[in-house]
Amino acid sequence: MKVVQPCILVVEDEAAQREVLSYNLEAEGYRVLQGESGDEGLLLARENVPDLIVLDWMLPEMSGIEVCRQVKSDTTTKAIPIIMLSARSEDVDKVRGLETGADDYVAKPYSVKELMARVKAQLRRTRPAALGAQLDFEDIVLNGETHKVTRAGVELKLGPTEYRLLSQLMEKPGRVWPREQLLDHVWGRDAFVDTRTVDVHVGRLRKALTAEGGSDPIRTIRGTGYAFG
Amino acid sequence: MKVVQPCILVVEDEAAQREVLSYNLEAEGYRVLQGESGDEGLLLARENVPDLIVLDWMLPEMSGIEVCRQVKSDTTTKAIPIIMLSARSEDVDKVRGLETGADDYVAKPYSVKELMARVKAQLRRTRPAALGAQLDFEDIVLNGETHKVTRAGVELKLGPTEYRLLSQLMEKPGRVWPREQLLDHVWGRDAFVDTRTVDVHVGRLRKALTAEGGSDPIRTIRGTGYAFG
DNA sequence: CACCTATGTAACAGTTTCATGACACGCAGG
DNA sequence: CCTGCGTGTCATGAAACTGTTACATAGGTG
Repeated sequence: MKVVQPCILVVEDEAAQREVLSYNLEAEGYRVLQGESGDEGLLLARENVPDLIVLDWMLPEMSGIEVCRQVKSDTTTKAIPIIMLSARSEDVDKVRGLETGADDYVAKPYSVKELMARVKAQLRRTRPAALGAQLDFEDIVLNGETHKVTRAGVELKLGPTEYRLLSQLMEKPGRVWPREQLLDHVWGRDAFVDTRTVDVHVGRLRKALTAEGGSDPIRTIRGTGYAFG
Repeated sequence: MKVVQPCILVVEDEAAQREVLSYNLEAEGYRVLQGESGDEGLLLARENVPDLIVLDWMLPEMSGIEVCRQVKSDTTTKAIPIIMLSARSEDVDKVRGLETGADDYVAKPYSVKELMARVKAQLRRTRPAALGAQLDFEDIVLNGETHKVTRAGVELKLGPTEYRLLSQLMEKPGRVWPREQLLDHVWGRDAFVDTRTVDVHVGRLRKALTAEGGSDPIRTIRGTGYAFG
């Protein structure tokens, strides 16, 4: 399966709960990773860098709070939004007070609908295009709903990979993306592809973006990767 | 089958009022969701993406105005029409002045007929086919009442599945529909059918649409699905 | 300037995805 | 029972896409 859809890591020790969560998230069209313990969760987070983590507060060995701290203190994972599940509603405030850095909190027992809504809310911040938003940069417009890309009003023809690549780049204009990270996000963590492939696709994307005129909006960061704008 | 009737979200804290509204809306053939508070309303809106929201201005915690703002600032829900109910008629102007982005305003006490009329008016803009109206795209006309499809005045022969598929595609021209979503909406969520079947029916639909001449209005989005227009 | 490395780019071959026609099955009407 | 229609699946060929490689260029360093 391709990497278009957001990837969510669920860390929860109770198998039943984990299954329910995963089932519902998959029904929403997300890719789901499951972790049974804090250790495993951390590992999966670092390994896969998912788009979001749903994290149970109560975990057998390492507490969810500790997992949260570690995720948030690691450069490669600190940007991942975390939604914490706390056992009782009165704990929500307590947990929130701990300044763990989690981005949202949901009290058990939670309504699945509510949790799904919050998941979507978080992703909307970080992966707008994946949820159908429109990205603009100067005269370049990427519409996540129609998958059309136009420049100065002219529709451009992009292959699937070029589209995903542009979408990724435009989500954070100006940000520098190392080749490795682009591979992770655009190709998927499990793809074993040469990093030079990124160059080739950036080249193709550049050609497509400038085919109808206009300057090249992609900067090359020598020795590192690329940036948009 | 899932002839998807329009779904309306009612956000109103007073149970009695909510019931009256729901009763009348259901009598009109709409599916109704009820929210008792601003919070719940927002969640329901984000989760279900209804076709319209009837929103009370005065809500206990989060005001209707705030709900409206949040709905309108959220990419996935911003397109949903909102009808605001304000307590007194002199407030209508005030609320309108606040530029909340609501699409219509009704003063309490309102006549049920009036509200129903306004609901229908809003839906006519966004869900024409479900109301039995007709969908137009260039020279293609789909009549929701007679279930007849014509192109350049010539009636086309479509099977039931092709009709539903076209109806779904035409309701949001330009929007990309992943195969999975088309299966959900056209075949029904519980249908167990191969995703490739979508291809075959799109092919049949294309053949029918171009049988009498004219260009193919369906775009193939490689690796994803299809879009109309 | 000479040299070395990183990047741009074109060409190519392999793979994936899609369009299409064939076919079998289930069902309703005759 | 036969017949016609609508549907889902499959096989096939065509077209699009992708990753790699090889070579040309540009950037940086001493």
